[in-house]
Amino acid sequence: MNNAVRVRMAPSPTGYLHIGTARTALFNWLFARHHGGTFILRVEDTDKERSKKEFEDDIIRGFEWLGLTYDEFHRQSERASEHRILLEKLLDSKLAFYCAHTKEELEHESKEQMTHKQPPRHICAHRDNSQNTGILRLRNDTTEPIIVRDIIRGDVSFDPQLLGDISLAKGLDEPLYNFVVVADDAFMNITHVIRGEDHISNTPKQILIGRALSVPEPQWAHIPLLLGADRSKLSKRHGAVSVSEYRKDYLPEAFLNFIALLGWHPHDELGEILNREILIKEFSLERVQKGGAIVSTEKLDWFNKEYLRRLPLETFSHYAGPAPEGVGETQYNLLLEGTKNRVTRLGEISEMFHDTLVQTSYKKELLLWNGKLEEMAVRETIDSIYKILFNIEPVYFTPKDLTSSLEPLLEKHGKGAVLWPLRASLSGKEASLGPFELLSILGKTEALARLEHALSLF
RNA sequence: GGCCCCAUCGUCUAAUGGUUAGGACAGCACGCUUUCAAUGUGUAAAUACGGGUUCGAUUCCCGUUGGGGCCGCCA
Repeated sequence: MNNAVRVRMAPSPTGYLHIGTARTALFNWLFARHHGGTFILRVEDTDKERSKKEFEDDIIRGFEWLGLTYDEFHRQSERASEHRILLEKLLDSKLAFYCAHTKEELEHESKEQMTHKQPPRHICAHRDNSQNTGILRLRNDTTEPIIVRDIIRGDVSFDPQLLGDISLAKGLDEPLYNFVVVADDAFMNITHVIRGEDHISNTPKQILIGRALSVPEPQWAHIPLLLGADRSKLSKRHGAVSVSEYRKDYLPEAFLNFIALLGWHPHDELGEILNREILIKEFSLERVQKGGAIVSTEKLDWFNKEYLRRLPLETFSHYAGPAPEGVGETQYNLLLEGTKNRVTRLGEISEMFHDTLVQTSYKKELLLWNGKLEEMAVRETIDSIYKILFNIEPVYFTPKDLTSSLEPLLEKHGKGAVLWPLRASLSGKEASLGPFELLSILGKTEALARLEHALSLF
């Protein structure tokens, strides 16, 4: 409907990219792409104490990983001179003033207000003094309710009297969040502010600042928060919260699909495996949920498995790394294939490689399939298998050779009675790749050695 | 404490006045199978509560309860 859509994601580089930030960024990105608009990444680095390059790098890397391409990149600190000019203008027009109350005085005041069941706020007594130290505040005389027209929530009304005189900056060169956001959103012609619900109570302040600055008000959309298992705002104590922690275990497209469906759903018929083209096509703020969503990795695991299965072997091999030493190309591809179809998280790949390639010790009972098989019969079966395999010519088995050679044995004893001991003696594990897969990967020498070891247990 | 928001299976959600309240993940059972995985079939599981409005409420209104967010010279 609107070609001039301009949205921004404005993270502060004071921590690693948070999953909630990534989700908000995704919604902004989807909204922009859906409308053919502009998506801006703006790093809010006005807090000089806490902002770190390391965190900015992590945020950028996270955006790249998720494929959230941005059309413009800004750092808030780069616009310091403009912020200063705006502040001076507000001062000149008497809309803003210096408040020289000390931190201690303010803290005391708000404590008093709380104990007297008053809303904590600061209406400054220094408004009309012409001092030039202290923090800059916006003179707030508004009495009419401020209506936040929110696309997701509808109209939300706030009493401006409860806000007090809004802090704008610590000094002309040290602007504060609420002020810079408004200044920069206006400067960048932001049309829609899509952000977390935790910002909704900042919004009336920003509307007031916007009015003082005489800038157009953007449209607001506050999306619900991501929650931990106990329904409180997702934080470190709930487990993995930074995107980088997810990167080692999940495919970006799986992760993207997962967070897209946290607080938003398209129509039912589409299913839930949705690539970014469909996401862009279907996305609308009107379908964003109002209630918060718990981040549960069970579903993410499922998404990952689904995307893993669809992955070309070639791509999967990038996650798996080069072939381990001594493993030929054909064998490696078999190993990749088997692993790809079985693994849930990327981190399990190396584990499965290790389990397959390295002979582990196990007890004889494993070969008996939990007592389902007779000890003597198993020994005999393994012995028969050994002899059959010994007589196969090639050093590396092919499925065809294996099938035809082992067929008589399978028919004679039954599949399970042969294949369980075979697989167990090859893997030494309750669960592993299939027996034929293992034989093909391990090759004749190693396979026979493992069978020999199994026989030695009896 | 003040202000604001929210409320459908365990979880993510669909259904915006009329459905046996649907799907997905997880769970359970069974089948297939070569273990696991995958797959097939089936199963259990929700409209927080109380009032209205209406012929009829998950849906609209009010209240209660519960949960959450914000209340910085952080963002």
